[in-house]
Amino acid sequence: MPELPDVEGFRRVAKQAAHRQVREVRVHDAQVLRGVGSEAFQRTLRRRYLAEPRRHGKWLLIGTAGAANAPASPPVVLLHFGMTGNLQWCPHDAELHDHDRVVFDFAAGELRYRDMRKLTGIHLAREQDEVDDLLAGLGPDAQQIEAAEFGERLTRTRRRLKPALMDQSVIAGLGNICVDEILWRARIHPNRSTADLTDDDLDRLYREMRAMLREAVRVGRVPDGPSWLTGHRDEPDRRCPRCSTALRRTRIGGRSTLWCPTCQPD
DNA sequence: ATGTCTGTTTCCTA
DNA sequence: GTAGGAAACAGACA
Repeated sequence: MPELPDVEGFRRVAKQAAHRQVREVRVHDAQVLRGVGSEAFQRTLRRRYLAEPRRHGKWLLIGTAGAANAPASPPVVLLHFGMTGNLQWCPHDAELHDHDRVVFDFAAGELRYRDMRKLTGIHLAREQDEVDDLLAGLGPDAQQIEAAEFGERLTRTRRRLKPALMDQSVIAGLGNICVDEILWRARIHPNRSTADLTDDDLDRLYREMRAMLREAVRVGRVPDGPSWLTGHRDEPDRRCPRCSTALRRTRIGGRSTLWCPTCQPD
């Protein structure tokens, strides 16, 4: 699930905890902690205040601030949600979910990192350099990138369009669902070569990406209403919301891909 | 029961 | 360089 719009939704969840003091951190499954042990993670965060959460691509970054003798560069929590992760703001008496892996406890409530499959997890950066290292491989955020750079980065390498759009080092934030939606709206076949894209193709791609993200971010996920391709993904008789052609489902770049053979000619 | 599928990422080989 | 497969993981489904 979690692509840019979902993580943007999690960012709003995390805002509930901003400027609050961590009373304690409960680690129910240390496996999701990456590159840091339970003890160190808990010790580092206990009694610190969380900052306003930020997002880059599919990463959620939560800075911290200490009350006194704050280090010049305070620790930052970096969360990735893999395929099934999410963030919940719960009252203390809400029953613990089977997949609640880490719980941040505040006087006002709890922030819970919930994830069924533990494909990715939570990192702790002790200083800004470590944040930079973790995000070093990412391209510009899909919501921030400007048209010129979008075109330049996308066409920098010659490859199939869909895997290029999903490549986090090219642009950060788009996943399988977002990309299918963008390509369908821009009327471009997912298998087209980046090298063959016209300026007009690139212009449409950029504008449809922006429009799709704006709407999806508003609701905190890619909408699945009838006018969205996503809404028809799992229907038995999938038809294009625009032209009613039977949708095709194939595999591109190892990922399940939904597209309309009429709107998106090869 | 066994195999296949799934919104991610990374690592390996061709 | 890019493409393809496998792995990490857990569950649903045929």
